Amino acid sequence: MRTVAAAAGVSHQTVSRVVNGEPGVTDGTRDRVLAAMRSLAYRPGAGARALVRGRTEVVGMVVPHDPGFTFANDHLLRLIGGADTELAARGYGMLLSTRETGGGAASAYRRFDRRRLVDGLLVEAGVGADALPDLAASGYPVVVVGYTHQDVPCVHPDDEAGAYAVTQHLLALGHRRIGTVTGPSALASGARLRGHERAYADARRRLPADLTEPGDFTVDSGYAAAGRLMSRRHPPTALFAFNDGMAVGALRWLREHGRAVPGDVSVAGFDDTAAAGLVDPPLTSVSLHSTDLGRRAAQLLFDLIDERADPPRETVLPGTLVVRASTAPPRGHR
Amino acid sequence: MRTVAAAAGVSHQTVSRVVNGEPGVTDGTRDRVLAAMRSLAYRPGAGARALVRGRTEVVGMVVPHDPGFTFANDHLLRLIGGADTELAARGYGMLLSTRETGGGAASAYRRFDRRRLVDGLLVEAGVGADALPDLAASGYPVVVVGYTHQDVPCVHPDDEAGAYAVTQHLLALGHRRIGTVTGPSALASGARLRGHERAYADARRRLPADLTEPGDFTVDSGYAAAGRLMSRRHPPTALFAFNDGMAVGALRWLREHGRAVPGDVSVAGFDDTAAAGLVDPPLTSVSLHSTDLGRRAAQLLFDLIDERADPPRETVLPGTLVVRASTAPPRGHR
DNA sequence: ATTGTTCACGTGAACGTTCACATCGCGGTA
DNA sequence: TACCGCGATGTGAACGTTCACGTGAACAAT
Repeated sequence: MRTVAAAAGVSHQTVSRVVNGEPGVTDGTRDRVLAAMRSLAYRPGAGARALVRGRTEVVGMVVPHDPGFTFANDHLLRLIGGADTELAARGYGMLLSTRETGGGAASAYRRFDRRRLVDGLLVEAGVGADALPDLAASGYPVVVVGYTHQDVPCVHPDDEAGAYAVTQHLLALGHRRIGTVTGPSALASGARLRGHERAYADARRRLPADLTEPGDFTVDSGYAAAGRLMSRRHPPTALFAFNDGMAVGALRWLREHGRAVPGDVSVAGFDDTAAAGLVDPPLTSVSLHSTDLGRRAAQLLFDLIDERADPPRETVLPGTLVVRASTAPPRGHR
Repeated sequence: MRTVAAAAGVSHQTVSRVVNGEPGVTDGTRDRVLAAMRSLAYRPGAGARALVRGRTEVVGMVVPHDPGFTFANDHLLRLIGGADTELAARGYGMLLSTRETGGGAASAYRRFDRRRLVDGLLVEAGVGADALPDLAASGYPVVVVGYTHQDVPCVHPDDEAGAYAVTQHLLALGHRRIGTVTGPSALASGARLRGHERAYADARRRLPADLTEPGDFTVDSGYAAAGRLMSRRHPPTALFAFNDGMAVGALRWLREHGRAVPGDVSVAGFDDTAAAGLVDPPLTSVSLHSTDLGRRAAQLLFDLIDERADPPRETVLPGTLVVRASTAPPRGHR
């Protein structure tokens, strides 16, 4: 920087002003400085700036990295993309840390925590909640994106409304016995279950008993759960899996056992991953608008970092029901 | 740091030694320093370290971000994951920049270039080659991952061998007329085409003429290309699409037009994306081992950064043929 | 007893920015 | 003429590390 200053015949401070686009520099001087910068291939050093300003202009993002669990992939990538465009708009960078599931959630964010190289943290809920209290106490601004969370500001899709829309859609088609394939925990699928039940209630229909089977969000678990549900004395006429992966599994079970979709049984998923549109028949699902989720989370984080008006503890973004060919009126209806 | 030093009754330099795990510190002193660090919640500042060492211990990674092109997603995510585990192992961080396709490839890496906040760059080939010469000249160590590239060290899968394996597999099953659906450019599919042709040559079979149709790696283009190929006077008995997305499109065309897969027509894809295992029937494809690709690229970048023995200009990693249910002997064979 | 060697630790400078403040012209006003 | 105000620019310190030394004590070898 001092070299540039010397070349342009000004002081280092003037160079700084030019670099930061501050006012109070004559056009002539600015041009001379810019020319010197170019000819010396000068690039300002982020380190020194961070040192004196106490800000790195980088935020960390922690995402799970599970090679086996391939379903959430495009959700994740969109989340990252959305957050990054928002960050880029403000000149921030994104330091990404992928975390092997089960590899100790703490380690992933400790990576940033250790040396102060981020101004804040974006955490995808899939990384596991165990490290979050620790994290919240560390003093970093943190936003959780994915599930609802009570200690830390979070932004997540409106699971309840999304599930409500699916069940409402199926009820409107004429289905009365809708089987559900839930997630492994109440945290992961509680809201979706509530939405499902509320749709029944609002339609003044009695919720059929014993038409719920737990899964773990994998294709195989959806396959197994569909088998159990369809073996009931009064099998359901529609299956609502709480994510697309399990819906694909259900689709497979039905095909292998001679049930036509949607002729015999309708199937709906959740998340609207890329695979939803690719399987046969294309899957009715709920889009979570991952890009918006990521973008919103980044905005929230900026509010936290800049200590603007205290941001809401919880931000809920609506999903959108995407009706495809896997749902239709039940056989013999109308 | 000086506060910690005072609290522990030592000099700042001793604290530095403890932080960096350097030798020459008594166990007693070390414990005292560590205790002081903990009680003061001290975390070393990466900025200052980067300032004096001239290294940020962060590398940038540039990936394309195309919401519509959902197929490469899990490839991309695995690439990122692989690179990140390698980086993490050496204490490095990954600064990610997602780039909207067509949004000016230059802008994505300029983000790092502008302020010197990375030690090197990992560039996914999908971001487009236009910015690379510029990039190579910028003085950063750069590794391109994905396609082969002549100006910059690169690591990419062995497309030719992968395609060779697919065609060899189909020929061994008894197919003679194998239709191919290629990518939009020679850059993207030249090697795969060569592998395909070499497999014919090695099997001493004549390559059937006019059984190649271009696509653009989207599902729809695969659908259209399959339609064109199957409308030939002598239609192929097997389709080899140069990525999974187009293979899925082909699958759809065949289903809609009453051809059984693999009964009437076999279908093979390329890349072994998550969707390959999900569609019906599951798709024979070629796994690129994206995680290894990412890891290898990171290793190469470290060689460049540390100026170790000059790394190879081109690193080729073999793919693996994954045979699933979409390929079988042609009707009436054996 | 002297010298040398090793080890633990301290000292001051340097890295490349920004911040707070000082200075220099210059035009206008009393 | 003397003074004020203001906009453009310069000055020195500070940020929190690491680096290249310097120092002193303990101990061994002569």
